[in-house]
Amino acid sequence: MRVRTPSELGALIRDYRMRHNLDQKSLAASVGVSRQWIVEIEQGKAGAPLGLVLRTLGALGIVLDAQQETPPSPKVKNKSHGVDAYVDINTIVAGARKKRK
Amino acid sequence: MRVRTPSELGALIRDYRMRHNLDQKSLAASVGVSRQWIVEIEQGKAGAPLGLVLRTLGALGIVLDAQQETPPSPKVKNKSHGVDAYVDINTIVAGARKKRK
DNA sequence: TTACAATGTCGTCGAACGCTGACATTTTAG
DNA sequence: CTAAAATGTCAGCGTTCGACGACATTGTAA
Repeated sequence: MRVRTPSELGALIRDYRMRHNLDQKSLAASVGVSRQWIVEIEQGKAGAPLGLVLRTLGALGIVLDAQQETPPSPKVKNKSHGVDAYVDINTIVAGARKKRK
Repeated sequence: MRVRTPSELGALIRDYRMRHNLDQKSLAASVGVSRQWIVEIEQGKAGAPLGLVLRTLGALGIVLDAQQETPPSPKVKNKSHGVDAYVDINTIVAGARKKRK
């Protein structure tokens, strides 16, 4: 499942929690948060700390994979001029210089 | 790339930001946060709010996909007794009853 | 029915957060 | 080399968060 918003992640967590036949109290205990926090996460709380979110996913056996979003269908292919959306000549030039440690 | 910890996500964001040849100030502006916040996110801040994190990923063209973690290689197959890690008899019984709206 | 479990909501409080502004350090441009 | 840009860090301040306890609602079990 693709995760773009806090609400989507909340639905994901709730779905997986129920698949494992866990109640909010048990999940909260294994994650190390309050039950109220589980309620709010499942409702899509945007302010939830990243660390707790990842621990919750881990407790449910969920892993996240990051990918490059598919480009918005390039209408024009490479020509002698024009700027590619993901590769810039300046990037090449800059990359030729000493890299930051 | 697999994302399991705030530090991994920070490295991911930094990597993508540099691929797009953006400085912290520009990224911060497009996400709608302060430059200091970008600094902290790239350093793996665990307390960063989920909503801002997702907006940052969106600004960089990164999408997240959630998957079920591969089971830890089941040593024993289904027998007449014993508990499967992902399917519990109680789940079946409970599921046979009326579902919560 | 009654009793219990699970869920959702509401205060309160201490802790952590993000922002602004400034400054030091590091890296790049000239 | 020097100057500018980019990055990392700090202190102060107002806001927001998570934990806790209590309570209402809903669904299940007896």
